[in-house]
Amino acid sequence: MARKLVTIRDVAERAGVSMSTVSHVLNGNDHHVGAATRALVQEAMRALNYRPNAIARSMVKQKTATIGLILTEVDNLLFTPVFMAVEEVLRPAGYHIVLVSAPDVEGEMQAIETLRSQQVDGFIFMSLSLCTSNEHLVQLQNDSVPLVLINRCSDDRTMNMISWADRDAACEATMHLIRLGHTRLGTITGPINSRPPRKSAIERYAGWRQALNAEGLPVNMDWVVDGQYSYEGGYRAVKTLLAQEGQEIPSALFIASDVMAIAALKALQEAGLRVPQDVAVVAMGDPPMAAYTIPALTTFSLPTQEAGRIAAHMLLDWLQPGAYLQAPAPQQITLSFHAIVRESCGAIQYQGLSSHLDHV
Amino acid sequence: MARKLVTIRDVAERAGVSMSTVSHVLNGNDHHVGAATRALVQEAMRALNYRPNAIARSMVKQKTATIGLILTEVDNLLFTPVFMAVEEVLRPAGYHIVLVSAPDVEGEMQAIETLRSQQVDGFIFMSLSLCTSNEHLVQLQNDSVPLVLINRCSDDRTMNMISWADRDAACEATMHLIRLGHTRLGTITGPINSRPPRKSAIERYAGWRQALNAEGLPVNMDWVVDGQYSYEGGYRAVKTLLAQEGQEIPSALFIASDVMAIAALKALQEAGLRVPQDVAVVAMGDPPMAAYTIPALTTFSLPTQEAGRIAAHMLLDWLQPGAYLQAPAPQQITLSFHAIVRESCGAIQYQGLSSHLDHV
DNA sequence: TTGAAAGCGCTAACAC
DNA sequence: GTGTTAGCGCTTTCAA
Repeated sequence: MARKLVTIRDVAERAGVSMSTVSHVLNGNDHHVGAATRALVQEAMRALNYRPNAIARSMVKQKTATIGLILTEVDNLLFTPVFMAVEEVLRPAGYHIVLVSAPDVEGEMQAIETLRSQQVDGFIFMSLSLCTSNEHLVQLQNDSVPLVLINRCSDDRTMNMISWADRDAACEATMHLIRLGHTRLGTITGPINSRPPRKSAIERYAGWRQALNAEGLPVNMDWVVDGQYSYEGGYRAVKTLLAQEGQEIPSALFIASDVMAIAALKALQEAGLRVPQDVAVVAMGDPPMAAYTIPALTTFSLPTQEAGRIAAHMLLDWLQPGAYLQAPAPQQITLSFHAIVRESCGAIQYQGLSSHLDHV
Repeated sequence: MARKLVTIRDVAERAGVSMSTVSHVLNGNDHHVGAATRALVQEAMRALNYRPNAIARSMVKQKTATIGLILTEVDNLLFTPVFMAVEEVLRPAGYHIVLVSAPDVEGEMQAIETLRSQQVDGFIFMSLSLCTSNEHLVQLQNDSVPLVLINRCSDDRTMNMISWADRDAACEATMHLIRLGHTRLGTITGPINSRPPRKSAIERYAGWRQALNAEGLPVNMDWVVDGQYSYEGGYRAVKTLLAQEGQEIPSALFIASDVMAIAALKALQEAGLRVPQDVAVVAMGDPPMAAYTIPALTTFSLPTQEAGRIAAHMLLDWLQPGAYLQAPAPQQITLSFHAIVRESCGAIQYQGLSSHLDHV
């Protein structure tokens, strides 16, 4: 930073008052200082171009007005809306956000360590669905460090946790297909067999099965293909599906992510299959581009901004003066989904979805 | 943060040594401390679960190992790769990144002010093409605060600046169309008339014109439509283009951003126009999904990760011990483009693009 | 209403 | 090699 810092002492000297007086006007302890002196001090601050040193203040106040946001992948369409929502809540409250990406537990532990060193006031962990050990988080919690988890695998009811209703959404998405008359259902899943496992991938797959079971429809494992949550994977998954010999192909596909769905649309088109006439497609997640794919994606979206907003508010509550020793009771919140009906499943022909149906 | 901090003094007491000895082992000044004492100290640190307080250290060292990344929109496909590249360079060097979004000059000034208060060691400003006053940045520079600008409007050769070759790329993209035999050329621009103006939008438009001029092709202003760099805008722009009465439509479109191009593809398809047979499309920017649009986008991409990487390295150079008083000579770097030829312009029928042609 | 002084946790001369 | 001490810039009792 700049070489020679202007300090509170310089201001005090220039104004002919003591450091503590300057400190008082700085912190708006107006009742502690006369109007005349205050004007004097403010004048001096201006003249010297004084800028308070937040680090020094943090040192004595024992807080930094900074929170750490740790996530597995910046490179995920869910990240942006969550971050924006978090910032929108935290910044007006005077907090800064240190953003760290940590793809695995080791990285997370390291991030925790350095950020605690930096004395951040709290953490938000957003594992974009990676399902790993939480011991290091429990440790944090035990040290009574304010933290909230978004989309994390854990049944630990002692932590603040925000989840999405992945299974319900997937089930409902599949039901949407079934209500449309489809009986030959396939799915392109996220990485359901990876290590560490992906919570959302597993849940969405489970939701798909649940719908089939509920309707007494058979599960054809040849029609379950892992698309790895990636463009490339989604594309390949369709190719795989279509390459199976002597097989009927599914008439409808539940695709566990928007990204895979976009790529699947491409592969389907290349194979000369029309969507939705030959194959209907329903996806999950609703990035801005989903309205502009060909055909536009019908998708079940998860409220990302809301997750960010709630996480930030939970943290703020915890950070509230007075909440230091007595943390607010931990909450587990599961956010519901929205059905966004567009083109990729064909015209909607039934009633009953209204409760979750957005006006698009 | 946690209530009762374990300090260097506690460690010293427990180990039966002085604070400075602890400090020495902490900072790896190995030659200053005997092996036996070191072991003792380390043992004590472990036993007490000591964690050094980076804030206290910052205070005396006058640096925080934190840099501020300020950007106009998180919500832009260019952001992610830039951020990842910056982090990849900065984190191994021990730096943290405070991320702040500031859509306008006012927000930027505020961000600067609070981050300077927080004593960040340097700044990266990434205006995703917003072209505004730079006085507040000049001020920073004058206070000899390390900073580097990415994609900023300025001819000020006293600052570190990384730009993309927007005009060249646009010109070359248009030339691509012309070489393919097109003579009826239209363009969907970014917000070229907005206030504050968008540098990249203006440059890309200029590049398009430049190509037409060079080839002696007429500029038809009915075929220049502002798409605002948004999905919705790109979609509308095509509708506008096609709604013009008694007009031929362009046989090829240079679309100034990937986002607009994706939406344009949709609008074109809805109008029953085939791409590339009826209308060829070339875009700029290459997000992952560009390979999966229908048809896949031929696009001229700007090296985003490289920009981030270079920016981070420039900052690091400046932050190098010894560079404090004598800042390294400011550099202006313009990064070139890559042609990514896919489907939206039809088959490539000429030679000569090889210098910029990526192997896709 | 204002000031003096004790620290917040750590580093860096400088003694020993 | 190890210890003493004086700050880094600020807040905050406690006196005046």
